[in-house]
Amino acid sequence: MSQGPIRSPRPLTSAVAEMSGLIELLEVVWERGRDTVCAPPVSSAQARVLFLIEGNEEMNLRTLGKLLGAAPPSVTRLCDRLQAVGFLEKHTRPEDRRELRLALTPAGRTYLEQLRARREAALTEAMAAMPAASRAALATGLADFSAAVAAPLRLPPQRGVESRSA
Amino acid sequence: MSQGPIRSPRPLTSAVAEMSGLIELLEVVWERGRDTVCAPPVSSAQARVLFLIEGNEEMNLRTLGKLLGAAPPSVTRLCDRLQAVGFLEKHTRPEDRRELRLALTPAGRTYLEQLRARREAALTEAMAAMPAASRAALATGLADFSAAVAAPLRLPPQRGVESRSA
DNA sequence: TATTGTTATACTCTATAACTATA
DNA sequence: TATAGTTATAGAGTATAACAATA
Repeated sequence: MSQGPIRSPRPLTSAVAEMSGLIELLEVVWERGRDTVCAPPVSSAQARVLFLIEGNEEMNLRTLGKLLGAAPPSVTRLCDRLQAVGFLEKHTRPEDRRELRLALTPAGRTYLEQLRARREAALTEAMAAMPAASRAALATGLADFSAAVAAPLRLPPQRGVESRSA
Repeated sequence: MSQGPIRSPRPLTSAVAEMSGLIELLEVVWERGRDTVCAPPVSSAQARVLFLIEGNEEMNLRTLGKLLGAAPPSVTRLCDRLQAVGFLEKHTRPEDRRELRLALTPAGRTYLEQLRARREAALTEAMAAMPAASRAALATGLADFSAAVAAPLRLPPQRGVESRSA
């Protein structure tokens, strides 16, 4: 019965079924590969924070919490630890001394660059097995998918998924 | 200010860049949407277990641990909780009474079905905004990508990592 | 009083080390 | 002794509730 590890069962729009299957696959595989691809000293929760701050610098903790879908105490702790490893700075905002402005440090940016480089290397290797036509189809399809998904799931409010939004 | 939430920076094979960007997007967005799309009583770690057991029934804990990339005590606890909510059964194996055989219960299977239905509904909605041609391209590209990634990152080999134990 | 962020506490997930039961 | 699984303990993530500082 167990035909495969991750299955893609009922017929649906095939794009939906394939994407659903991919998500399950990534869900299982990604955490496992964290040592290789994500690498300490940053946990996956902390990586989410870095990604969001990179895209929305000068946020306060509350805004970050909304983007993460996380409660305030969680955000405080996550940022404490990122600050402790030197990837994040918190500055009190002069106009309203209750708020903090969050910003990546140069070390934080470097970490993200290296993280992406590792991931892209892993993906490049994985994709080497794909027919070139499939890779091209994938690129086209994903660009539109990412644009579509970033909006309804409303990532960061203002500037959508960014440059490639068009 | 920063251009966007999740970015896709350096030029690379566009399929790689797009997939990398998608993964970041999912990484940030997915956890946030867990209430909606994943829904308690199952955490994402527990969901990983359900996916793997579905695809490799009758595994023992140690094999599951390898597939998860998790240490034995973690696996014990995860399975304890899944058993407690009635999604998983553990049977002592007669031939070797040290081992356990893991199996989904009907409730566990039902949960997975519902989980997939919710996800697919969310994806269907998101994809409604995509041009039909892009959806078709996506389906083609993803099918080959999933096949390519499942092998090198070696999810469960075919039948199960354990059967050919040695 | 309302808002921002923190501390107190509890539960889950993860890991290492030490232990039990079986082989 | 070697293997499968568990228990003990500690660190990180998350949540709710109670609190501090600022507005």
